[in-house]
Amino acid sequence: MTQTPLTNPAAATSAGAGVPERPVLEGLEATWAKRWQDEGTYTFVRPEAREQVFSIDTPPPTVSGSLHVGHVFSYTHTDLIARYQRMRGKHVFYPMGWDDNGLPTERRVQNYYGVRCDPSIPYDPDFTPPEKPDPKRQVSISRKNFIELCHELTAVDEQAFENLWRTLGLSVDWDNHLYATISAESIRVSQRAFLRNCARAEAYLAEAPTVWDVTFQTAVAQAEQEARDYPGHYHRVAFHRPDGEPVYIETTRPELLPSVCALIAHPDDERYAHLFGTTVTSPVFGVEIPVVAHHAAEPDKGAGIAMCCTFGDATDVQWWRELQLPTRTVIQRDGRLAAETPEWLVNAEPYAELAGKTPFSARAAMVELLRASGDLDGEPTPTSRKANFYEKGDKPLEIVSTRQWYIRNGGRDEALKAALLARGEELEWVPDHMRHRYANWVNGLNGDWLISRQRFFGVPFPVWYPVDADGEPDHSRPIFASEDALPVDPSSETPPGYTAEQRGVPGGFVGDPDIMDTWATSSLTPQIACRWDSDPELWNLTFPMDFAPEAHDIIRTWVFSRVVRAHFEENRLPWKTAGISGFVVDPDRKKMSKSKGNVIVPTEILERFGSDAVRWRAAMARPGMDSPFDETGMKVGRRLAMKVLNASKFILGIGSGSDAAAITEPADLAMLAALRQVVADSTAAFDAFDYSTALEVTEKFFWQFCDDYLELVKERAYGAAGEAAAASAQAALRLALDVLLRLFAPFLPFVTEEVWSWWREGSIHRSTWPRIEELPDAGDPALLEAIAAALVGIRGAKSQAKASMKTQVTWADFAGPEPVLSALRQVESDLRAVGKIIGDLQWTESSAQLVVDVELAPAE
RNA sequence: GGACGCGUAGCUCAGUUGGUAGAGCGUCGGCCUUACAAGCCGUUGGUCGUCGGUUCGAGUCCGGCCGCGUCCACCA
Repeated sequence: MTQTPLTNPAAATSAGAGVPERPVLEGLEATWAKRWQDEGTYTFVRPEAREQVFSIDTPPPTVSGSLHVGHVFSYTHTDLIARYQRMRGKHVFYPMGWDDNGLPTERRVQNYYGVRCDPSIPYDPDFTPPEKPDPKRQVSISRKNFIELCHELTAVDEQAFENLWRTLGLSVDWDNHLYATISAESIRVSQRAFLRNCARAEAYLAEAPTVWDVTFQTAVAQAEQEARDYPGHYHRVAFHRPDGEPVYIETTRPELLPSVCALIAHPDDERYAHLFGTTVTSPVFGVEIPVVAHHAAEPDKGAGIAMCCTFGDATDVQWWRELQLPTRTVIQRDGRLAAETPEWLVNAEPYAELAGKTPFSARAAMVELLRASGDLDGEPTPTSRKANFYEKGDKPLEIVSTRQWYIRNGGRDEALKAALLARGEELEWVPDHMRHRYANWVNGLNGDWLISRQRFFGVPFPVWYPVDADGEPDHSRPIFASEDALPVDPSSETPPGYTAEQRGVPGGFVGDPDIMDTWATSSLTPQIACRWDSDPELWNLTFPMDFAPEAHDIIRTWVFSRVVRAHFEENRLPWKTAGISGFVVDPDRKKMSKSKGNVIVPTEILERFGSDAVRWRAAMARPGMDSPFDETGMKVGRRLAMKVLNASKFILGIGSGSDAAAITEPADLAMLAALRQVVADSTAAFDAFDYSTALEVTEKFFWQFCDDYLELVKERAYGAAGEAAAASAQAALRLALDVLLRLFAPFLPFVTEEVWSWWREGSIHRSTWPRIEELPDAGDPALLEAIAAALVGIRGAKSQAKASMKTQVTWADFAGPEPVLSALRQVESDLRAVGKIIGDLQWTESSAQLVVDVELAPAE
């Protein structure tokens, strides 16, 4: 292997543009984003050894959504780390991905074009979407047409996202390491990992009660559910013992009465002890059901005795499973009650009132039936309960029995759960306390990870099923695709050993109709980005990755799912460190959300304040900390960027002396010694992923550098104290600027690159991070403090006298401790220059802090 | 109900092993000082949520409360 240069050989920014008359921030983003693109500034060049690489598992944003300020902040946090590592000499592997598969994209396509997918319709090659989409009357189109529109729209969305990220200055390797979760490569990786999970029995197919969204008509995973307040009513309903004696239960879902299969109370509940082992009949339908005891019944809830239906909630599923109750499903996949009358109903006629209705209408009808039969005790009383919703849905989730693919995640296996919890402990978290969220989630899992979705735009399962002599698919004998045939689409391709004509016929086969949930693929972003199955050299250089940045809301989804997949496939963590960003919240500390209408559009913010300013503000939000949106912060960042521009212009315009050996003046050496400490502090902070502190120490120094040191040496630098003294100042200024620009470069990539181009070769972002060895250590940092105190004294006196700072001082007395005074005597001529002291100086030793007494010349 | 985090100046936040409270923004008062008026100088402002404990000494350590936030659980 040949020696690999650290910098991309193609990267050669032309220098010598010179210092402009009046530097401005406007336009820097466009200029430099283009230059970086043209010159491949951020191209990943493969080194020889893994240790030379810093690899980042960038979160692939959902392109069907919109980016908000929170994204801008958290992606900036990642870029700060990337730029720092690059300057430290690492070959930074910084890919970008687009999460474009799955339901979110389908939903956007449906709304954007006014269409819906109907797999039964044939492909229309000439289809064009309606000019004005009508959300009420969506046009039905074929699966293939639908998927074409998905690809069409995601391409547009992805370009907009890329433009925004380039404007923000993300140092991503766009040309070589951009991936999409729906690409053929991603599908191949996803299918391959799935097949291996199947081979090791980590994935399996099962028919089971499944949490189901009736709007999208698909199964939903635990991680995609959220509890919301949902208004309802308690209905007190009578069941009857054989002697006619009523047994009252309370329910919020009377429409499920046709599904009831048992009444259940706690074994210790004396109120119902005498009923255990007996039967009651259900109201209206007259079905005989048992009364049984189970510890999951809660005596203080409702009436203390519950009706178990298949299925009203997760407890029903538990009872049904553990007590081996019959399955009496009435809720269908579309959320409506079955049109046919269930055969187990003894009194069947009343069911006609419910057949085919939504739960909402069926509930009202059921209440009427109960009223008529006299089994409703009192009136329904309003209650607000929590119901689980699909996070993108607006109807409560139902539970229906369906056949689905699962990946084990420890939710039903204590040993696996313990192993995955141990992975969470093994991982380095920034900030550290975020590890609790991971553990909290894993400990709360109550089932395996459901990955199949009854949708269209996504990764198909590489699976077929044999069709038996009766024409029924045999799900117990899935036919798996071979790895070398991937990616595969079982709906158009044929399993090994079959011909296309055998599709769907007895003795033939059918393809698995489902797709994988998007998380089943994005759980493999390390495998996709590092090209697990196609580029062993890259894989070995980049995996396991160094850094996984994300916001804290996806610890339960993305972080966990990637740990699961890497645990199974590699028996190790997918990355060393997880860095968690907080949210940008609105000024009232509420989460921003579209529904609240408090979302800030990032393009406008970037336009108004400039990317460097927004990045500065983002960098002030420490890892894991939520940060309220405030324009003031952006203004402060912009001020800093302006200051860098102006101070640089000044320093570079003052002379060209840059001989480090010429730096001999005490003030110059003191300033550089202090800067040494800044370099050390900033570096240590960055190494701990604490970008905020890295910025803070640099910025604090920089402002003092501008306001005190620059003022102090200004006249000397111009030559007022002779050539040697001027050369010392000029060289110190240039050296300091050189270091400061590099310290700021990760935060303010545009303005630092602009200034760098005035006098340096190449891109600052390909230069090396400052080392303390670059700076002389002969100076005394305490001198800088003494100077600052002296300046406060002199300036304070002038300010108090409401005099201009250029007012001359005819006499000055410095009173303070001896070390301070002797320090100041070293820079007497600089002090005289900055203070316009023309008269006598007096030094008075005292034990107190420095006090400066001055006499001002009368105003002219 | 459980877990985690946070209560420090009007606002946003620092405060590393316990040793006299800090910054930025804001307020107020000044200054056209030839890099910058989108600048500069100065000034104001806090019984560190609360009660108790440990200690010579607590913003910092321990415990109890109160408030805020996030996630999870709670669907009869």
